[in-house]
Amino acid sequence: MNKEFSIHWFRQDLRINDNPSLNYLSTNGDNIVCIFIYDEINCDRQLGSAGKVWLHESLNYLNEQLDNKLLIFKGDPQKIFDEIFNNFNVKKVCWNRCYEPWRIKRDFKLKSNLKKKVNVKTFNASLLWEPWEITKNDGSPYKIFTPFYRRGCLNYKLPRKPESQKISFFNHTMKSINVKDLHLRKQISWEEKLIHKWKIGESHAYNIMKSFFSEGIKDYSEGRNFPNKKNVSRLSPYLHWGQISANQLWYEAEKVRPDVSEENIDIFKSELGWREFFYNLMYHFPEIQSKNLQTKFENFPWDENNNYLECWRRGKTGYPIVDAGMRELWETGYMHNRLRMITGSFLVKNLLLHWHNGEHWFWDCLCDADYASNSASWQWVAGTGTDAAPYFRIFNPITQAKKFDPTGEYIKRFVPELKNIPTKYIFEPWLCPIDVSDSIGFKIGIDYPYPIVDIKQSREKALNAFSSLKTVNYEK
DNA sequence: CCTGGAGTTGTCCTA
DNA sequence: TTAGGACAACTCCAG
Repeated sequence: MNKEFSIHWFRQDLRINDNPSLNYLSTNGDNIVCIFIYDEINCDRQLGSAGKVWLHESLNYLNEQLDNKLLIFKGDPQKIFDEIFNNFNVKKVCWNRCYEPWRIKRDFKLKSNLKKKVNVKTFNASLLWEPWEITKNDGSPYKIFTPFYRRGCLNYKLPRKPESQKISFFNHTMKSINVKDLHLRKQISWEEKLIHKWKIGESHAYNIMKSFFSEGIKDYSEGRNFPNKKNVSRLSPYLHWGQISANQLWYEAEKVRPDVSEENIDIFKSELGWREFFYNLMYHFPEIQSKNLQTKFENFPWDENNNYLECWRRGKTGYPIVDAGMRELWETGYMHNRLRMITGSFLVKNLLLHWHNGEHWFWDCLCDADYASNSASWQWVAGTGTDAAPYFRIFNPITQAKKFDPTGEYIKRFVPELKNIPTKYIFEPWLCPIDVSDSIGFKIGIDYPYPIVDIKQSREKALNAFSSLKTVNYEK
């Protein structure tokens, strides 16, 4: 009756294929029982709204894959494991590692406690290289991407090859709560909208990967800059939740030669390298989410302006490309990378609002919200990171729009009130002559806002603020 | 320890 | 119209 089994603890590895922990248990012939624990107790930041929706759908999908054998728990993992050990005959507990500082702290303690009772094994399922493996020769962490990637990663051993096998799951008699009992969904229309934009689950991730490597990758290095083109993979949410692995993507990219140029392949792989870099930074600088990596920014004169912030969040800044990006985020739980830079730069440089505001909003709205990538990228945009853009690199939303959305189609897709404006004026609708706007029944200031800040003045203000910071730092 | 080259994604002005 | 340099100086990194 009380037959011995081993536990695979699902975390951010919500897949069956290329799952090292599952493969290990399966190869050993263990009776495998899968659990998921929703831990709101030990984390330093609750999941964002979009992340909760994604998780809810993913768990339902995963449970189906497992013939409804997935066990769902909520609470402190230590207590949950204690309870399981008291009632069942557990042989091993295995999981794939996570790297968020709060998780490292929790798991370190948990692992040593569990080890007193059972065998515990952990694996790397989500990174190409462990963050502690890639360091400079003197053992200290890299702070610049290029040497990190070229010398640190590419000269290190090859990433683990993806490996899949048929896994069978034990017919256990354990009881747990249901996915809906986690209350990840609030049943509001915003969530419905998100779900209709995505097919959530492991096999969908695989299909998207396949179609990306037969289409988008061909002009990836150029096309990825254009939000209206289909050259980016849009796999980031799946990658975050482990529905596809970085290793699968890495080696799939190797397979498309010679149909795809070396440059496209290399640039795609380097994007995976950026993800590694962010995890590496998070590992070595665990306060990356809250503290400026460059300490001189402690003195930076950020503005506080709730009106500006709300305009930015809702996509009502009066700059069409910025508003389109912010509304893409709200409508779809995703934002094209080019837009993440444009909207980020606008918040931090033109509105002079603290990058924490942007980091929080993105965390709440992005399906791919990732502790490492989100924090590190915001620090990059703000210029507070280790490998930051020069402070004078301030994106001009008009120039960027003309360059990367020349037909205005992306803008019109997400800012429908501008859909009848001639392309000539779509980037600066306040310049649209009266006779033109009258003829299409458009009223600037009513149908669409005037710009909330002047681009030239706000740029000057930012340049002054950033250079004053330099002086302050110098005098110290 | 010293040296020298380099640093994701830009903008603006000038010739 | 367009191409090139300035925008700061600093720190990082490897030889």
